[in-house]
Amino acid sequence: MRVTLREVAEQAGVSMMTVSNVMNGNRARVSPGTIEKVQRIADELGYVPSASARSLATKASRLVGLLVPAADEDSLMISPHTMAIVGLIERELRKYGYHLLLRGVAHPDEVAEALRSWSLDGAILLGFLDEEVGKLTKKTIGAVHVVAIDSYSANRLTTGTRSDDFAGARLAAKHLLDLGHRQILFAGPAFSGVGVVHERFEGFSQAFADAGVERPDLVETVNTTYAEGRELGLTLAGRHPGMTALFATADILAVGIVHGLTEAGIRVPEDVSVVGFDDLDLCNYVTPKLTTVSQDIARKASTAVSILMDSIEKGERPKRPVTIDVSLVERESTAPVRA
Amino acid sequence: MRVTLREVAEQAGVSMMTVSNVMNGNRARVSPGTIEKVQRIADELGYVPSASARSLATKASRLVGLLVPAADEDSLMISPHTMAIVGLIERELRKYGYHLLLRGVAHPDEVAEALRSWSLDGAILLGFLDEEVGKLTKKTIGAVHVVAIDSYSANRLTTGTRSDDFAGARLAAKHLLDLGHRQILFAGPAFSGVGVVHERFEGFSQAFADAGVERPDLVETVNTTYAEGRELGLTLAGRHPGMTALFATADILAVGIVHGLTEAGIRVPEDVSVVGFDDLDLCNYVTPKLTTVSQDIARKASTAVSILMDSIEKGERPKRPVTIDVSLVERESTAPVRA
DNA sequence: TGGATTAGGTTTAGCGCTATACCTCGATAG
DNA sequence: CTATCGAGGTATAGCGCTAAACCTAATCCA
Repeated sequence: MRVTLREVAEQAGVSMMTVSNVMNGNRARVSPGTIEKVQRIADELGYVPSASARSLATKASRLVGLLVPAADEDSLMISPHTMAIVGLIERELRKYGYHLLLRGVAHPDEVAEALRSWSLDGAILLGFLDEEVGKLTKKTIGAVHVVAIDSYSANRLTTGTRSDDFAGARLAAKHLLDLGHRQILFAGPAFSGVGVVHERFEGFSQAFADAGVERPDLVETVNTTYAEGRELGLTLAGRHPGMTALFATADILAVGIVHGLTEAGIRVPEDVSVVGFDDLDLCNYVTPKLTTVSQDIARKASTAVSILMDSIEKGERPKRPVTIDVSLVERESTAPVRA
Repeated sequence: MRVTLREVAEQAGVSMMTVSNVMNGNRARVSPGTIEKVQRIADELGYVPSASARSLATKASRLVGLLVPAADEDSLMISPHTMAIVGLIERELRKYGYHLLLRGVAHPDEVAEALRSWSLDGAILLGFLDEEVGKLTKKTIGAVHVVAIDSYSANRLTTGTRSDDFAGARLAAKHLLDLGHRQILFAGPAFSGVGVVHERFEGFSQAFADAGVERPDLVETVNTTYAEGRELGLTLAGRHPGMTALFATADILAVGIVHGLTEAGIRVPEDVSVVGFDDLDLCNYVTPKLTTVSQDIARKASTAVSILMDSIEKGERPKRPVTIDVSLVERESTAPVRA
């Protein structure tokens, strides 16, 4: 069936080790003539080394696990933002010659066996909630080298990358304050003392402090979906009559809110300005085009992979997450407050 | 380091084979008492079987490769439609206890070695162009069991799933014809005598035949991107003065065209009706909401996986692609032709 | 009562590769 | 002229698991 090292060795009239050395570029120990001969025979025979055999012998697999939250078994799919990062990570890993094992995680506990069995060289955790990161430690995954993207741990010692959520939200709020808004709402999912949303809330608040303005107590708790955003938008005016602007912690949520507002007869940005977070392609496709905080996801992904590679190949790793800069992209959903 | 079968066997005072049998649920050959004891010791020791060793011994890896086109090395990411399917496939494979090796393919040739080496149990080709499917055959991938999603081969003998592109386009055109439109444009990428776009064009034409109407020769060749769509939309009125409706082969393209038209002062749907294809979430987020042909991607993915599983585990496989039904979703971008 | 079966194991022989130690021979140095 | 060394290999011994053949005592049926 499969062409093995042994066959190549026999055909070439050398030992298996010599073929192995040639295949692995361990050329110091083989004469040029032999290299050429072995190479030729291997090509003729269509020899391809067996990854299982190799990783059994070397204990290295050149395989990296990418874990993404899979919510429920019924959750149809993963968010566009997450998926985009998956694609970027695959591309980066490929450059380094590693392969990607993609795994959705519904329940952190069930992952252990599956992943340990593959003796992964490393793993990337993508977008897990704070409490889940702990469960998915080296112990569970079996890989020593783990980086987390978009995850926070209570002590902030998780290695990985994340966007500068604090700065982003601060930028968003500053933008709205600069436009003269004061009654600015914060809309996002429930949060505790640590995590992405908490950071964004802190950044949001900081902008008020920076401007020497007292932050009004306008907060709405809402899940990060279009549907819930729209629901909220529909009733928002009634609940916060004085509000003239809002910051939503995700674009998809912001778009939902904008649509809800519009349906309720409230114009964006004339009556209410809206800023989102993420800078999905979507922002350019909706009306009005969404002003948002742009995350450099390509950099987030490539930095995470390069940290992982340094960790695997050189044993070097930063002790804290690397923060990726964000920027504000002004589009059409924000305008100066009405006089 | 790693706990091995041998250690479990020694601790339990049985042979390795007995432990192996217990671990693999091969319980017929082991007494209940022994099963219990081995199980307990294995748990205590935290034993996890090595996938490499197992696949080396059995020649089965419980690993399925998922190949997606990676365009250029610079292409930032994969289309949302493709990515959504990736997520769905992962979920399906997980149900069957298989793992997913995700691999972007920039150049079909370079894939061979990487994939053969993993001795994949099967492979799924996602959204490749017709000519690429041939290059990525069993020979290249090394897996006997291959299914293709959204791919056409010249002879239509590729196993896999695809949406009913012909019927979808026919539905779209019929919808426009029913609304009284006659000057209907077909906008899509260049196509040859076989492939998704060709099917859609044929379905589009069929609707005219069904209605006994001669199809006007209105065709625009344009790549499937928002930007190119917008460009086209900007100049469309000048180029086809009589046109009152158009069918675009992808939502993202349709949205671009709508925006171009709008910018050029042409109203959708009052002046021009637009129908897309795919039914991305996006359709609900744009203004006007896009009427489109809905593909059941969840079914497309799950059917593909179940075909693959039947092929791997039972050796049964359909000889032709399975066609997934589509439906028309009427939203706001289509209206009766103006009197 | 004895040959055949069966339950419940064990032993053996690899799967395909690589790390490590070892060998051999010609060149080199003292 | 021998001791040493490096170039260019080879031989051995696993990595952790499983398929297949084999073993043994108890059971079974005619």
